[in-house]
Amino acid sequence: MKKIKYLLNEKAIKPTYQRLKVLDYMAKNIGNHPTAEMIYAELIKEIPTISMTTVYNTLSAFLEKGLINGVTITGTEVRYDLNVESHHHFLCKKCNKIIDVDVPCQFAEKQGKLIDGHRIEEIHGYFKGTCKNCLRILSASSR
Amino acid sequence: MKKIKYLLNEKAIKPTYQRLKVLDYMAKNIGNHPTAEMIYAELIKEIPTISMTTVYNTLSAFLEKGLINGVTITGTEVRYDLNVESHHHFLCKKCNKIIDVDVPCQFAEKQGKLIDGHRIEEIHGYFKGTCKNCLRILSASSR
DNA sequence: GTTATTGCAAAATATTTGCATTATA
DNA sequence: TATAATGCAAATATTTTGCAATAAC
Repeated sequence: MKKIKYLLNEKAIKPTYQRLKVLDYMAKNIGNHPTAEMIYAELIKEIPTISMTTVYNTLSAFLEKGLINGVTITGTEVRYDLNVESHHHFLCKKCNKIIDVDVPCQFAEKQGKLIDGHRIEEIHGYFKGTCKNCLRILSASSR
Repeated sequence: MKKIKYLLNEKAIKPTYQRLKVLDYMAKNIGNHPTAEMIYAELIKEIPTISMTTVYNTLSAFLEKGLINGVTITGTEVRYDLNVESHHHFLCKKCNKIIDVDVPCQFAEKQGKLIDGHRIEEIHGYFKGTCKNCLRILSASSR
């Protein structure tokens, strides 16, 4: 929890109880890419008064300061990611999990530069398909 | 309009009046990446009885048959694209336009293969930033 | 004590569903 | 005529907003 507080101070975000808890959840579930709803559902167990508004306010503040990233793959919801280093994602169409994939980013050097005259500020790449685990379940049930 | 009908027949999609009009709109606005709402707003001028339901039904049918692609970048809406050849996109954070960018697709050869054990079915890449046109406006207003 | 944050209620936005009506082959 | 598509109304899902109560420094 010390480190959590430090992360907030570092980004000049006032460390309220709710913010600490949201960030703590993100840190403990790194690689999970939760939705606002998923964060809320978990935190309400510990903080019965927390609201969706606060979760959204908090995530917006974190996004603004670059503490987290918003991952938009599904088209109907934003998933959040504490890992802000540029990396690619995989969305499983079966189980809806988002998984980090370890492939090199081709366009990393374009950051801040122009492509076709447009100034590049963010570079995103993602795959969709069937994840390792769902493939295993599929092959087991077909046997 | 002949070509539009042919495209639907080819994909075994019954060519109703509404579907023809939606596809015609997509063809005439290629590169525009409209939302369902944008398509509806345009078509209602010509077809006063058309409904959002039909627009969504139609787009779903097109998506299913691989006639169009859904582009998910903004996180709160799906944009539609008649160009189904694998290509990358640029979203302007100022004007919200989506623009095709002409860069090579890095992972094209991974289509249908495995990465980290996950089966790759779709490969997506996109950039966010400020588009050529908005950059021009910005530099003009700062003078 | 002042200012920013929280959280409720309601609104806004995007999409989906149930179902009766209508159009298509 | 049988089947599939349309379109209205209502529901659902996600996110945002206004504002009074509360907490942080």
